[in-house]
Amino acid sequence: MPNKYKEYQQLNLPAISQEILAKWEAERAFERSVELRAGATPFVFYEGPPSANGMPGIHHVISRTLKDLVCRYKTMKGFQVKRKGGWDTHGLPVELGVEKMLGITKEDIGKKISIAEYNETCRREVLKYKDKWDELTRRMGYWVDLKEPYITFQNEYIETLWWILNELYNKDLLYESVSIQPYSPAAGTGLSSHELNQPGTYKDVKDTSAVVMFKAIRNKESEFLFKAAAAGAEIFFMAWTTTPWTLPSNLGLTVGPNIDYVLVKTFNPYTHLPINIVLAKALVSKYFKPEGENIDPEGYKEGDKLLPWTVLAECKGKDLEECRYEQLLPYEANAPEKAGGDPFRVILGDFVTTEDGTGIVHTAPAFGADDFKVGKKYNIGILVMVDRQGKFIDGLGEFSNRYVKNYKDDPQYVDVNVDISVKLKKENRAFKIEKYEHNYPHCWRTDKPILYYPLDAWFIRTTALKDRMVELNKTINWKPRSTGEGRFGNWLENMVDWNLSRSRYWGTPLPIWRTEDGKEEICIGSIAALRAELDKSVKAGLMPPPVGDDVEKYIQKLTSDLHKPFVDEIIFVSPGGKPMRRVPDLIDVWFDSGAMPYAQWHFPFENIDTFAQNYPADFIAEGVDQTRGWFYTLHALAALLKESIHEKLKASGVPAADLERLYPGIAYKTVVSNGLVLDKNGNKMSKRLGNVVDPFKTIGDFGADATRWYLITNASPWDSMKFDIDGIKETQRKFFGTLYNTYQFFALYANVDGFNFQEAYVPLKDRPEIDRWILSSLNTLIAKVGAGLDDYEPTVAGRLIEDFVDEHLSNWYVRLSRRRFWKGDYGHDKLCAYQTLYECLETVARLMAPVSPFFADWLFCNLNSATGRNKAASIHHTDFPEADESVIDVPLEERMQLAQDASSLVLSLRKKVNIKVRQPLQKVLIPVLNPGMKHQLEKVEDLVKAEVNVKELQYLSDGDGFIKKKIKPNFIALGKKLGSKMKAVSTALGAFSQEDIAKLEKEGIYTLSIESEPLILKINEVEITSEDIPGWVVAGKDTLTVALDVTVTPELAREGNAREFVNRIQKIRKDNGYELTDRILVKVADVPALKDSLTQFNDYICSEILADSIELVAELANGTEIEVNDILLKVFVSKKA
RNA sequence: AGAUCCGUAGCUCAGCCUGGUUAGAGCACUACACUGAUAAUGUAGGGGUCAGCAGUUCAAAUCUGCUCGGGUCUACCA
Repeated sequence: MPNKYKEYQQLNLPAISQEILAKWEAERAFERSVELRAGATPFVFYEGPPSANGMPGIHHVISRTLKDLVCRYKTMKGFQVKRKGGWDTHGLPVELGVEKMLGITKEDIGKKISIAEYNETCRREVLKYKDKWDELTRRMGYWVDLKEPYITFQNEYIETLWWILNELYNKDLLYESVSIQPYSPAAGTGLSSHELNQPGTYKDVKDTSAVVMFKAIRNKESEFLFKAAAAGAEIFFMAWTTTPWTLPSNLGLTVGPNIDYVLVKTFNPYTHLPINIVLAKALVSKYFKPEGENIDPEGYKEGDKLLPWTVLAECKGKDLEECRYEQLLPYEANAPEKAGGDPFRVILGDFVTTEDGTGIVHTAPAFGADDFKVGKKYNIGILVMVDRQGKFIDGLGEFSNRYVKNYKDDPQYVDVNVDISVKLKKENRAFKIEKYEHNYPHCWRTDKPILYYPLDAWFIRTTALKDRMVELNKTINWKPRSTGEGRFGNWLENMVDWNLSRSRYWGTPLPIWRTEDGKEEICIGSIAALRAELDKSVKAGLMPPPVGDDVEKYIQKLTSDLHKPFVDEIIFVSPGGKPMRRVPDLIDVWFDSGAMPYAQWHFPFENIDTFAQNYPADFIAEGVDQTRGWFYTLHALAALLKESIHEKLKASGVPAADLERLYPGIAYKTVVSNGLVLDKNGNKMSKRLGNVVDPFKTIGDFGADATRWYLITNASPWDSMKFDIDGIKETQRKFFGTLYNTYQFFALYANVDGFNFQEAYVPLKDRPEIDRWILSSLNTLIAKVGAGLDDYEPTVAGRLIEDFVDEHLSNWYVRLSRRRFWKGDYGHDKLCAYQTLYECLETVARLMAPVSPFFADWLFCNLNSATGRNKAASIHHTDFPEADESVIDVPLEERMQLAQDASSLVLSLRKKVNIKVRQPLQKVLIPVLNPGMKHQLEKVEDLVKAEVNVKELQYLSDGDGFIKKKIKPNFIALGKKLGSKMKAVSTALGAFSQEDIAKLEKEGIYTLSIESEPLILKINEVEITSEDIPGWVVAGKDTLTVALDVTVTPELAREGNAREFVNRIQKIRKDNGYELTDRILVKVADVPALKDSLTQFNDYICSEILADSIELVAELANGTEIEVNDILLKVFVSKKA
């Protein structure tokens, strides 16, 4: 007894997922899929480590599907694809989660809870949802090695990070500097860029903005201004600020070197005193009305709305350089000598615009990054008049100790910015004070405005390698290309040094120790180096081991966890004999993940060969939000470390000649960045809106296959996708339903006939046209799907598979071949049909395996368990199909398309005249334009006739005089040649008579007269179609036109009745629940109107309904009443014993 | 503010790179068929100023520029 194909009641995708998952786990299918490729060329994939302290969402399903399908595809293509998993474990999200859980703030750490306890909690909490992640990984069918993942908090991992930092340090790429950073006075902490990018951080707020006047001092540089003004007049530089609290810290005024400025004579609108002010020419209209220009200033008096104004002089910004001005708000605390530079000068900066303000930028180096930079360049010094609580320091008169913003939620708070503005107004130093609405960053935790504040920080000098990074980026295959060239390329072009410092607790400590005076410093690059230094320090008596403790053990213990606070307890001794303590900073977590190519293998301390084989990655994929995150840090570190890597690899035996070629300084060769997943209305998913899709529920309801297929085929992965459950339902029904039906159909009949693919493979030439056609289409599909996946275009590939299954396989091949499966003996034709359909199903399963791994394996196993054709236990251990060019027959595919079109047209005609398909008709007329077309049609004639139920196909050619032809220009061919004459030719062709067309066809050329010039038209420069057959109802598509003979002769009507009768009996068979192979007995109550039909087509009817005979009886007592083309009759059907 | 992606039927998307004269598919809706795959299928119908404006061209959904709307990323904004 041969094995049967499994048959099912209905499609249950979640059940299939579960069944296959259990099989995979029992058979270690994933591990096997890697082992089976041992020795093969590796395809290197890097897993971007997720942070397991949050729940996975549906957006993780799409990026992981993308990763998984590429890895599965490459495995099937013969590569060995190891996928080492990983966990990102450090950083702010974890810390915040812990603080929330414990109900503490950052300030409590070290007080209410020890740092050791705190970090221990972080270590525990960070993998809080690991089980959920693992479950998602399993259930969605993401194959990744989670048995030996890299974990960023492990000592070995950190040791590699230290090695990297030390390499950078030694190459002078790691340095410390003061920089202006976002700082939250309310929270008392600096904010990372990550924090600043929390949703809702930037808010529109109304602040008091002030246009203030800095009084110019007459000197060599400003002489030209004073000369232009009246003798003894005061001249002011006008500057705008939305943060008046920074004015006491003002030390400079920055102008754009190429911006035009003017000196304007006018009045102060508040004090009404005559003034002369300097501002950008382009912004004059913002402060002055045109009708006020050059009117007599004598007439101006208090209360006048219209300010008179006159331009006295004009100059470029660079002409103002080095002008000096009086300090605006002088106090004890901000005395000029305290600035530590040469302040109160006009300086030049490229960042100045004339978009708003006055074109002159008030510059307080302490509170703006641009200010700091330009201030440093001109040595104007720095004044920090605000402390870290966000209040003015002592010595600022009436403003001393006042908060610059309401950080404490004080209901009595009086805005100091208003008071400053009022004071300036009174002192004739303000030109305009108003509320100004702008976008300003806020601390996402306290909801209070942040300020920019000078803080010490460590940087990586990425800008030193900028050119290299830009060049190398051009060698990376970005999907989509625009992200690499645009978003990422621009980011590289505008790169700034990487601020590594974080003042937190749970992260990788910066391995730099220094003496208190900062003169001696050491960077540690390994645990061995750490121990060596410790050893020295113990010997010097700086770190005495506890009494009775073994020194070796003591050192071992101290170095067993490189986190805070333990690492901070370590004190070194400097060469000068002084104690050295670690600098307090931790490093940016993005450094952790960017270093994963090295740290995951504990390079260079071990696994140098493994690393060498797994670097760089062939492929990585993450969400587009990682462009400036992981994609950047990977790229930056690869570029920075190029030489260090070469050194290590050279030392381990990699030939010098190969180094540049194999390790050009990139971390990945191809990167796919997928877009966001939005809800079905296009809104971002957020817990707040309650539109978050639970991936577990989705996969539970629809199975992983339909979910994955939908996510991949609905839109290109890099477009943001609108996630709609109805879309998954459609996928399930349309694609999986159709494919399942096709399998079910196959299994049904293959089981009846006992087809197990034991017979020899029937050569293609011996198979019928339709089989050769579907196999040709199949191979065309293989080629296109392979090309699509090679090009990282899974959406294109998936859609091609869908189209094939739906349009070609199910709705044409199977539909037209149905009879071949159930009719007649198990002979040659049946064998061909089974072999062909089997091959299609098996191949489709393999093509879809990367995207929908469960269903594909299920289909494969169902087929394979009956035939044993393949030794592999899983489809994921087989090879991806290769297209066989010799099977592809383009003319065959074309004529089948012709047949499909012709059938569709005939059916539409039948519809139009309301003649059902079951009623045979005599003939279809098809005008043929050339012998080739006729030839093609003849080969598919039988298919068309069967499909549309007509007796004959008649071809009409010119000679018959039936066809009416139509001509139009072939625009593509003629366009270049004719250019502007195109329209005239088009018109001329429109006026062609049938004779003209015939002449052109006969002679091959035709001479037109266009604008009195002769123009020779060749036959291939026009398109001739037949659009009409006079006297017939026709339908047409492209160059194909069909006409249908709709006459139902009595002969045809009898046949139609017979077919209708068969149909009714079949229905009864089915209602009675007979097996397909049961034979039956039929009795019919004699009806004159049908007698002829039943007699004439007796044989046909009997063979169709598996009856030995049809017995016509006069009376039928217990028959079933049926209706055949409006004729009522009674029949009795019984199973033959 | 800059960069980038997107805007085609009620909905989801093809087509655009490489311009060519009736702009396609699926879903949904309506009607009618078919049915020995049947919770499947076919045919037909309605539904589009291809976001808008301008330009290049004989010809623009397609190329260019600008504008508008939506998303994302980045940002030191005075």
